[in-house]
Amino acid sequence: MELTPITERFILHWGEMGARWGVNRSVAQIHALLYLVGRPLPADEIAETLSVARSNVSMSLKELLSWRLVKISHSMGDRRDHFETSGDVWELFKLIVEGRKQREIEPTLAVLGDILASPDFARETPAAQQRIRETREFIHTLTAWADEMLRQAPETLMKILKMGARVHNFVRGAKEDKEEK
Amino acid sequence: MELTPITERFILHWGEMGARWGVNRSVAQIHALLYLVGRPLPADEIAETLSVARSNVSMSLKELLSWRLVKISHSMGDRRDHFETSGDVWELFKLIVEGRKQREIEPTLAVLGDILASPDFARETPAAQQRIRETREFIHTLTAWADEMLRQAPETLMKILKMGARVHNFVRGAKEDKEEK
DNA sequence: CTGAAGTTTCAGTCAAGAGTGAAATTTCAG
DNA sequence: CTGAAATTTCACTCTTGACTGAAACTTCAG
Repeated sequence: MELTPITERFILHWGEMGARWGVNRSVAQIHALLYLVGRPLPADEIAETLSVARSNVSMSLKELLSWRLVKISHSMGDRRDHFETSGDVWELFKLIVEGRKQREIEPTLAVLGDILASPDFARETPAAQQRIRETREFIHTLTAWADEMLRQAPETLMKILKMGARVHNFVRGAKEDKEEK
Repeated sequence: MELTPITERFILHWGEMGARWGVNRSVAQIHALLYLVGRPLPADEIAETLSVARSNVSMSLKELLSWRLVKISHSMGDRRDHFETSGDVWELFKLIVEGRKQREIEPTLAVLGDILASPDFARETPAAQQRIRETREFIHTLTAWADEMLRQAPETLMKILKMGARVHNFVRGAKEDKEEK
């Protein structure tokens, strides 16, 4: 398949961004391609379109499958697996956040919990103890909140985001809400 | 300076996490060290404590300074620069998010804006056009919201996070709020 | 001014991990 | 069953970027 300059630019930029955030460049590019194309593609075609080795595509798709960002589908009269991704950005965002949470945040909380439970912990300076506790608390609060947010439907989330300012007012008592222009 | 096993574990884990999120491992370790120690340290001592080259510390501190995550301070009778970081996790989080936003999100929005403004854009399939537009909109909404949140004081943010569930109710009309247990 | 203390720069080395392609494995039509 | 098509695995190569240490530069006390 031939890419338009626009599609190509999108995919290349996505690859770069992925790389900066710790996602393999090929993985990010493949995902961007599937996202833009919007229909299931066989691995061959992905390899050819992006000019990467067939085996690289295979590994990358495996990773995307494990993140649940792509699904396998089949078409009649074609033995090959085809791969597609959701066209809903919110859906994708949720899956990505959920994945990173499980793979990185939870191990971090485990390490911090371990440290706090260690008999040596009491021998740290009071200031260091305090910081470690606060760090754990912070990560914990943040992820609990993220869980809560991601449980909402996309439309609800959208509303929440778009009313950022009002949330602030709400927290402060909500009664000045009606005074807004 | 000699590290306790606990401090060491914290610093090493922090380094790993940083690496996964696209932050240089040394940079993350140095930051973790300053965070736990809680007082200004000269570059020498950082190098010695973490067993990395003095020059590496110099470069890493430069990066941390550019992110505004560490500050230089001086002490009487010592010509050397000393470096310290905020002990407030929230403060640190804000600085990190702000930094990444400027360095990565804004360029991405620029690329997407460019694409949307390009004369070639109209030649993409309607579905692809739609996806690109939605992607830009999504990133835009999310960062506008993040800006709003980060402008709040830490205590306000804390409250917002801790009442995740109620925010949901608020969005849906807020009237069932009083029915909570 | 001068040299000692402190700091940064930079060319070179090294390690981690991304990407390749041949070989092994799996799947299924006939 | 069998072999052709599809896919995956894996040992290897290559690239990127982290890290080092020597040299250059800056600052300041005396």
